[in-house]
Amino acid sequence: MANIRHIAKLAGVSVSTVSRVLNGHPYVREEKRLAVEQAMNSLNYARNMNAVHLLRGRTDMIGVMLPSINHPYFSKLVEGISDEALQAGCRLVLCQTGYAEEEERNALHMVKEKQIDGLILCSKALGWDEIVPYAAFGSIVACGEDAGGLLPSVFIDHYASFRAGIRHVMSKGHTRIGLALSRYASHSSDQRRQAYWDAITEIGEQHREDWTFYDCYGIEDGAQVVRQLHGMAERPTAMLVTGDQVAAGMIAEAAKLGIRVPDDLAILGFDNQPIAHVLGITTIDNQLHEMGREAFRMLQVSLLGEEPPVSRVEIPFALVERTTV
Amino acid sequence: MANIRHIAKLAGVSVSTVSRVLNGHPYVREEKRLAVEQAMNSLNYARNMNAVHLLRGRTDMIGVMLPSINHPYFSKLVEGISDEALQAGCRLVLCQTGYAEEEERNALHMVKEKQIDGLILCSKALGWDEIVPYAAFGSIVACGEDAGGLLPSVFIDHYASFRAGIRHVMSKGHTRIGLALSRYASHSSDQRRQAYWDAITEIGEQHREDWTFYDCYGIEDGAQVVRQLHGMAERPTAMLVTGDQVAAGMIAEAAKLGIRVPDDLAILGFDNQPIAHVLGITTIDNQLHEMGREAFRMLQVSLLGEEPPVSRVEIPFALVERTTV
DNA sequence: GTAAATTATGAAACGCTTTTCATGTCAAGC
DNA sequence: GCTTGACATGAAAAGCGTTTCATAATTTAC
Repeated sequence: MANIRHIAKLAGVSVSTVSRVLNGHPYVREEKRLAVEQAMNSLNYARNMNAVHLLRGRTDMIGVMLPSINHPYFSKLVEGISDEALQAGCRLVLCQTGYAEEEERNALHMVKEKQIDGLILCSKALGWDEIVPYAAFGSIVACGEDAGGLLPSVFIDHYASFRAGIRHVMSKGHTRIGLALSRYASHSSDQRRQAYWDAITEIGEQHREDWTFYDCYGIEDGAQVVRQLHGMAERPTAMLVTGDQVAAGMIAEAAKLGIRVPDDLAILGFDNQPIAHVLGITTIDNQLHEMGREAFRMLQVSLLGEEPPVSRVEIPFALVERTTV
Repeated sequence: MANIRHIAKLAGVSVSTVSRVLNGHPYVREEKRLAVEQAMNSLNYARNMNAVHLLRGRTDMIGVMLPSINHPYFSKLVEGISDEALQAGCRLVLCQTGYAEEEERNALHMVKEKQIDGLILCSKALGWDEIVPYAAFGSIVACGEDAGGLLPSVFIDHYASFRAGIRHVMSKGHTRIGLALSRYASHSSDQRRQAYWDAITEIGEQHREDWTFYDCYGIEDGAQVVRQLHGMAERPTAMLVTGDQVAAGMIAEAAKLGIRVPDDLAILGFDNQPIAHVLGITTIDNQLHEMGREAFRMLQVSLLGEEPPVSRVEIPFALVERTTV
């Protein structure tokens, strides 16, 4: 493999000159520039970026931590991040963790080891206390959840969005309301539970633990929820469902079981994914694409160094009324 | 930032010894090992992987080239690749190209510049002639399409799968059949067109250019197709649709327009995505997850060097009969 | 015509770790 | 008591491009 020294020798110049040509610096005589370019061509030269990275102390790559890329929530988010990164000449390294803490640590370690300049956390299992120290080695930003002033964050106010969702559901006359959430132990689930409890309490109802389902991510999980509901003596008349995929699964299963949506069971989804569009699911749009873009922008300013008091950007949400509530 | 020399000095040993500790080599006296470990802790040391990469000439990262991650076809594929990569201790660098040739070249360039050890091509616009030379600098494997012996490939026999699809559609009595494809100029579209033409010719029908739609990727594209069909005097009674997202869009739009599926219009999807499950779309399962895994495995053996005569693995497909044909 | 400013170029240092080679110590074996 | 082999350790080179510093060659300015 040709290196810069080979080129220098072949072109009859010093490595400095080759480097200057490589980087488009001025102060290289046309005649030498040509000689260098010719040498590079004839040896089919490409510089070794690892040397550049070592020298610069920067790789122009950032990591994206998420449990799984094969979920529309995350792939939409990543697309947003990627779009913005592309413009900045920055590459994305996928860190699929499946919420395994060791994998999350590995991803964080990459910034300490300078493999990546920063990391965007799309969802995580680790506590902030274990994450924050890594911010000393690169920029780490939270995306989709507020890191509470510990790290720059782009997020949705899950409490408010859930309240808005419940308000809408209640406006249709529902008082018996259930929930399908993702992980039990996550900040967003906390907020959502709280919003649910507060709203339910306000109308003088009891919140029902048996109407609260966890670990709902995909279509199959939604189907499972409906099956369980079907077997209950007392059932909710409406469900708030985090993720349109899950809502879609519920709708499909409901159809099989002869449960009419929204008459027997109203369903409110979240994220406004394409599937919600097709199935006419009433949902809350979280502008995931924009959130991803903003996360990257935030990381970028954080990379520049002089950080102001840890920025926090809230992405607005919007109810998209269709036919399932 | 602490480096290995600082550690050596603080621990009172040579850098060689520190390196040995770092890499778990034997032949380090317990006492020195402890001193080194203590020094590393107190300086909060982590090695600079860029130096390691430079030295090794390898980064344990590979690129994944695709037009957009926000499409279930690709995110499923990437998940498969990622699962296998994780086991091999290899990271994935996302190369979203949007089919822009310059972006594709950039991705290829990364392997020449040793930023990545290899590249998996999930879909591309560039011709093989421009791609193949880069295989000299790292492993490049084609995933989803056969590179015709030029590169290791994992692929589906699109001709056969389309023939199987058409056979199924015809078995339900359809003779007036249309097509919704993705890019006009792609190997898979060529194969599919050919399968369609051959099948249509066999039953003595004419293939209809006006029933062939291109650039169909998402739900909205499917809706568009149905709208166009709706305005036609002569319509097909069945459509073969590459991608369940597109099929889903068609079904949703058909419902709006009062077109009954499958009675007025039969729809056969491809890929067996979750959305096909929910909507009961008859589809052809291409085992994308497995295809991704196989692609990585292939890249890995190719990385080992002694390549046998360019491996080619065909992934079998299977008809999943549901309710839309 | 000379001082000052530009333009050009190369040597050497730097960034950081791994690996090879040489050297040295110590215990086992005969 | 001396040779082997195993165990330990450090110096130095290698991997490769960028940048600083010093020097040299030209121009420009007055």
